[in-house]
Amino acid sequence: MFHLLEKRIAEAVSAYLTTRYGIQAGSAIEQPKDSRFGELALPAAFQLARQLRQPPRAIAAAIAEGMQPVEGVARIEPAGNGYLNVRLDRGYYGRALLEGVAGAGAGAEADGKIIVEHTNINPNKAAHIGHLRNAVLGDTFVRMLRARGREVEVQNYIDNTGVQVADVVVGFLHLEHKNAEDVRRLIGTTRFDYYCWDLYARTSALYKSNPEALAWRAETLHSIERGEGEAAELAHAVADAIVQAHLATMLRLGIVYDVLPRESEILRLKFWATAFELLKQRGAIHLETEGKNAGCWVMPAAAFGEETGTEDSKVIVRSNGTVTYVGKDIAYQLWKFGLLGKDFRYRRWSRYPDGREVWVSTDGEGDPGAPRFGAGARVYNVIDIRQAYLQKVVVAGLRALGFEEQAARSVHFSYEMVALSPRSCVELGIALSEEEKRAPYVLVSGRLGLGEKADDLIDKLAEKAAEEVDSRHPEAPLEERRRVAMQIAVGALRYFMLKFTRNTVIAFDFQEALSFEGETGPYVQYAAVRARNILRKLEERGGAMPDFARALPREAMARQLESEDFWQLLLAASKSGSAIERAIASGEPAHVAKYAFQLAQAFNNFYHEYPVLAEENPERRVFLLWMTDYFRRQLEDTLAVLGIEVPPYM
RNA sequence: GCGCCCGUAGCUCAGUUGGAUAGAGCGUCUGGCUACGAACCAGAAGGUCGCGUGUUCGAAUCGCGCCGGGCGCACCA
Repeated sequence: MFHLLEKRIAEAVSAYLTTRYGIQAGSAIEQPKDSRFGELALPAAFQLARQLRQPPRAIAAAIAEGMQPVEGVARIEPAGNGYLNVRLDRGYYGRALLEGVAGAGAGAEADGKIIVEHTNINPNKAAHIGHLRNAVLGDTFVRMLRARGREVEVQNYIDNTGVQVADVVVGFLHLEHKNAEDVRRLIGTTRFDYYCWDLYARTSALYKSNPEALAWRAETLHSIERGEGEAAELAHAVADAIVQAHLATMLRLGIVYDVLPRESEILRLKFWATAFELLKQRGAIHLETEGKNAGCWVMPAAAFGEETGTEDSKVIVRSNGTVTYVGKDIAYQLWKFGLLGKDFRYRRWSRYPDGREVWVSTDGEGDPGAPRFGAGARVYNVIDIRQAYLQKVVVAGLRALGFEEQAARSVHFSYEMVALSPRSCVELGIALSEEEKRAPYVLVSGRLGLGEKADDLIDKLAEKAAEEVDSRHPEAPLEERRRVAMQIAVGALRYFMLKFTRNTVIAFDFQEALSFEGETGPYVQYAAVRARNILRKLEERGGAMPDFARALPREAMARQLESEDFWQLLLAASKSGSAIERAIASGEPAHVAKYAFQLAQAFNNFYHEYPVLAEENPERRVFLLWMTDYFRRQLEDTLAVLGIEVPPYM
């Protein structure tokens, strides 16, 4: 509703400026910090002052004087040294909220399917907290887009033929002397992703102490690429099992996918071969004949040098004929926009508890019942910021092929890394140098097997939440308490990953991440639970929810909203749509998290100040109940966008 | 060396893309539980927005120059 009025006012003012001054001015609109300045403010007069050669204050006064009334607006008045302050019609506004005018989806634009690619973890070991940031950011962004009516497809790219998978295969073959049969048994009997976590670290250590072992890696990679031999069979088994583990981990956080495009199919279904031809034909790449890159197909630095500050061209095809990551990613990006003229074949990978299905690419027979994937109008790639250079090369590839528009709609949704606070390193038993102990954060390497696994963190959170729940509700059934604890754990974790803006390095700290007080997910969940409790108590005491539409006519609404307190609370609660749209535009899920927190703060304030059920004045009591119910809905909806559930009790 | 990012309260971070008196959480101190369960609320202390300079009605925000920190710049992904 707020979003709607914001637009309506901006348009009205803009139209007025055009008719009166003949000036096409897209008029900015903002929300004043101080509520005394009204609900909205326009700095339009400042922008016009120079052109009109008049003081801003005089222009503002003239606009306020001359404008026709706008529906839903009580008045527009000049203020300060040239602001136009807008005061909304409170009765109108309250009624509009009550009647549910302009609910969900009001912000939708018909801009076609949006593809969001996230998670993309190498399928060779357990997920860690860095991966969690990627998945939570991506999943939340998807929820934001869907909440505002956009069509979204979620892809999780699986690099099942890469070096990292090969390294684990080398570990099984040469360190543990296991065959495919042995590994299959391990998959069924162990925590396989954890097993591989350690094995990967051991293989990495082996390369360091015995560099000649790198030959095994090369051999394994070739076998995987040809799709033949024991190594290939092993790689397949490892990657599939790990993908399954990753999906299970992510499902604990409510994160799901539509489709898993795999690198093996990029190769076998000739996606790369097709892209390669296209790149050659359009002269985007050329064969280098001399220098250090002799024998390689390269993209010249002219295509991307200005943006990246590099002078070297980028190798796309190695001198041994194999393709680099960038090459494969260009093929993948082309497919995402429907520009490759090819499609994967698909089969069902698994079904989620709610019935939704995940599909996976296959080079075998495809399922004719598969949905249509790819061919998006806009693409977001959730990838950490260290890959900015490579992502720019990929986009430059699209541009070099003549796909300017698609290049402009391919967004690197980047985020900074998750490091560990020195204190957390100590807790994990990671040895630190004196210098590292004093640093604000320490980067740890998955290659060395260091860091915190995603599932371990979720378990720690759930355990701590369980203690809290047990102490508060010892009478509740155990199974239910565990479920509530998990909801709280997920709330804490998702909120923690979202409260930082994308380009802030997170110095992960257990004490902070395990906190359930202050600016945390559980704080917001608690507010929603409290709102529900009031309504539940009402029923327990034999009361029924009033018919608000009948009991709160516009005059009653206006009367109650004369209270500045109520008005500000309602206003804050009604801005979710506006907050989500802003967050989409700026690409910052953190803004939604902040909004949810502010909403919870506002409600907690209300909760303490106004005992709803004890209110004696009938009209006011109905109003307070309506406010409670409205807050409840807004809190629940906003939390849902963050992927956080509201527990039945806390 | 080149490119990108960051520097805001003791600590961890926001700051609606140039607006009105710079905000939260944690920590510290003070006060508040007969239940709409305190995973909460109220209050206090705490700031030269790294430094300098420019742009203009107006700068934490934009430009330039320093200082400090991080990350990239592979025939790895």
